[in-house]
Amino acid sequence: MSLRHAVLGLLSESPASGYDLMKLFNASLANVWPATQSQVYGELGKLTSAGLAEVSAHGPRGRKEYAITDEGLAELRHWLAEVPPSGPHRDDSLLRVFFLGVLTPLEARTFLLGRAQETARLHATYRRIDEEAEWDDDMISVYGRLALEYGLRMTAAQEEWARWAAEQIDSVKAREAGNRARSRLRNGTGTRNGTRNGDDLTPTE
Amino acid sequence: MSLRHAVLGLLSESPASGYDLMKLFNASLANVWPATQSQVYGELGKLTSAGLAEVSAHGPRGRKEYAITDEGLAELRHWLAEVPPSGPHRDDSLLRVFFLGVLTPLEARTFLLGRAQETARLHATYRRIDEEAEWDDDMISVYGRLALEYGLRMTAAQEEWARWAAEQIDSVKAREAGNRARSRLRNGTGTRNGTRNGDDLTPTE
DNA sequence: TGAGGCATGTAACTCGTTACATGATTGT
DNA sequence: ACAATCATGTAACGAGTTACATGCCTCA
Repeated sequence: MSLRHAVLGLLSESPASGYDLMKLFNASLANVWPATQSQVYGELGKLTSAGLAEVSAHGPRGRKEYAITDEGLAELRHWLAEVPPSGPHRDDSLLRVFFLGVLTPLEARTFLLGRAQETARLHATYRRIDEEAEWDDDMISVYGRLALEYGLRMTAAQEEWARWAAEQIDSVKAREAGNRARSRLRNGTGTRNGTRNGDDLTPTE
Repeated sequence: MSLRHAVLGLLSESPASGYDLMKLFNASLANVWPATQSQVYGELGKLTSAGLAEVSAHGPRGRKEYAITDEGLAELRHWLAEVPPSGPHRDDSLLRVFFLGVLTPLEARTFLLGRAQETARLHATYRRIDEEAEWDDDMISVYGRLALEYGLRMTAAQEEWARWAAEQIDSVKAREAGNRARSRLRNGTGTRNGTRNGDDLTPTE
């Protein structure tokens, strides 16, 4: 349940209304922990009931400004320092890779090159942000920079992987063409063996 | 809604019961698209109603073996080749990085080194799998290998990043110590400026 | 005076998690 | 006979998404 901690984290920087928080989510956490308006308002309510945040001011248009409480800050620190983060989960693109065998090699190759392009696009956007931002020495700048660098490195590695993977398909296509030719000489039928193997990729968590 | 496609993908390799599918999920997709038993049984029901899968055989203990239909295979191909994959979403560890400022630099550094260790552990597990598997030229081996290589590259990059990030904190700590010293000479008080900046990291999707 | 932005909330739905419940078969 | 494994399902809950509903300010 990390939406809670995302909200607490933002509130730890400064008090904010639900509306403000939505802007912050869209501006700074969109790629890391997206949230919808109804989630944010709901969470603010729960946070208040739990004593982790409180209404610190009332404004125009029914605006309610929330501030983190001492208890909330303690919870945030506890989460950061003592709760083990959960590993990576659910990668749509990678899931597809497992089943690329149902496509033709050409289609599979196209898919992978599409991935390469998409990650390259993302990488470029991150680089632009990096160049345009003025990085200070304050905490937000330091840690924001760290997160951005993570994005830069991951997108770079993903693009490289996707290009490499596309090449692998080419070389397998070539090898298979060879096998088919040799196979015809021996059997008269094409390659079609039912050997099962590999496929697993699990560190038994 | 990719659970559907994960199930279709597994069924495309061979018919299976819900029980079999659970084993496959745990064995080969645990790190990519985990699923629970109740989800799998539920999805098999929906898939059957939708005509994308069908019960192909009945066994002992009420076993029902499901097979993918032509329509299901078409849907799988369509998803693979034509539906654009959604970008990366919700990274617990990275979310924490944004808020590391509420911890002491030492605690933050400890967190990052912990991440480095954890990704290194995962990397080692993947490498072991890679070495122990016998990779053939069949589709499952080829694409399984691709996915594994992805895991290897990502964990490697993550570990490098985490170590780099930990170092950054050290160098900022040093710089800050300097600033504090200089600051004392000028003001008499410690550093405490409210400048907001950076923090954003969003390619306006 | 009207458009655009500020501001909060609810309802209905899907997806995912945990726990419970039950029973049949197989091998020792 | 009894333990392990095969095998299927349901219920309750929490998290996330989409759409709707409403109204107040401010500035041009």
